[in-house]
Amino acid sequence: MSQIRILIVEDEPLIAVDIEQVLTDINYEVSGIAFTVDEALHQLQHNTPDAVLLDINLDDEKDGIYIAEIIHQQYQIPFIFLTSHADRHTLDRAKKSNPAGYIVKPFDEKDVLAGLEIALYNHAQKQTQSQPKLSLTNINKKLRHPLTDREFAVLQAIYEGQTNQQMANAMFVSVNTIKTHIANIYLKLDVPSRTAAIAKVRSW
Amino acid sequence: MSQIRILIVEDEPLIAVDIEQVLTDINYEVSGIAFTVDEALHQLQHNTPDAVLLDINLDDEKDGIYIAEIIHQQYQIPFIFLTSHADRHTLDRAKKSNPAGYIVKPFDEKDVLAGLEIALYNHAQKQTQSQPKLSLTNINKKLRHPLTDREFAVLQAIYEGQTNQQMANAMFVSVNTIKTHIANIYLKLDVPSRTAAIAKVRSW
DNA sequence: TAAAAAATCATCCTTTTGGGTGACTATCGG
DNA sequence: CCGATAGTCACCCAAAAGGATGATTTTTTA
Repeated sequence: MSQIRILIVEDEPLIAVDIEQVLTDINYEVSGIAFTVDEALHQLQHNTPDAVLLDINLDDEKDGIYIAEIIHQQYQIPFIFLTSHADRHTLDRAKKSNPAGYIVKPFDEKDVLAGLEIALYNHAQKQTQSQPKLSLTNINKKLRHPLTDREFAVLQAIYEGQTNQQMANAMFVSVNTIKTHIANIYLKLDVPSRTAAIAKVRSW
Repeated sequence: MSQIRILIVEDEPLIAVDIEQVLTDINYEVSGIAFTVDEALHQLQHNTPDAVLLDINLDDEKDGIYIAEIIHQQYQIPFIFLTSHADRHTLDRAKKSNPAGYIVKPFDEKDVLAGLEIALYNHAQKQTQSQPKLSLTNINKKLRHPLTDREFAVLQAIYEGQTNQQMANAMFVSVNTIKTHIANIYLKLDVPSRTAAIAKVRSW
């Protein structure tokens, strides 16, 4: 497995080099160091890293959050903020840019390692849970009349896009049985269709 | 709006009181302090807080991650780890328990504030994004034949559980038009049904 | 062990979707 | 001005899904 390549965006050279040292020590590869917004954007485009460490308070008219927004919109890679004196307004903007994590300055080697690992892990989680599974307990928590195991299995299958016939085959029962389960699901969820059911439980 | 109530789980009294001071200073309410796992569980059940600050390295045979797992499974509240000397194995377990955030010790007032705010915000985001919106650009990034604006609007409506007739009414066109759009969507997404379309784009 | 709940299947009928095809109009870029 | 693209609509037919009702068999549980 090849190394994870990280871009550091930090206008203070001493800190930047410091971080670079830490990262290479613990076996990450630093794809580049950008001291300005423009350098960062250039690096992103021409030498795309796997993750970005991003100083919020760049000494530039466009700050780190500006870069964050671009990363969020155009690239699919996680970025972690390095924050020091984040005022409330800056913090608000930062939060909305969907960062994978934060590391609060002043930080030592351990902080960077922990923050980075955790952020990367979380991001990976988000990416790989391509089929976010439904949870029976979570769903039933919200229902007066809880779903039975069988009904839940059917709901799962609906959620995954299966037809009634496919479910019947997979579960070794007749389509009529599936339809009965579905009718009961609709009653309990108070919806009129499979798509409505999906929309309703999606966030549960 | 009432104060956010926070439970502190920390076996070192000096640190615990320290954190309590910080939190009350910045207008959070500390619902309680637990020095042991049992105390923590008791507090959770009988005086349920809105969030938990959780020391990973409790001096107990059951550590903070044990509590984290219970919180994750039984309560819907966010928890933030206070970590100091997290070894790799502990870190691995911690990551899997789905924390809302981390704060690395030694921390000062600013760290706690920033970590807590961010964690709570992220958690709130997760909870409230009941209808995660689809993104045309994200979807088109993955398609050979990109969706048109109109097709995307229809896909959105499908995603929200609408019927063809409802869409037609809402968009002031005939059901036939909607059906044409849907047929084209299926071609481009390479799916045979609305539920399959939903399942396919859900994670995009 | 008797009652309740869950799972199974059927039948009839209606509505919604999906597939295929053709056509008209508006817009935009060369 | 022409061709490509997008948006609109129609008609036909087939397949899938939904609504209502009743019934039988397991399984659970009080």
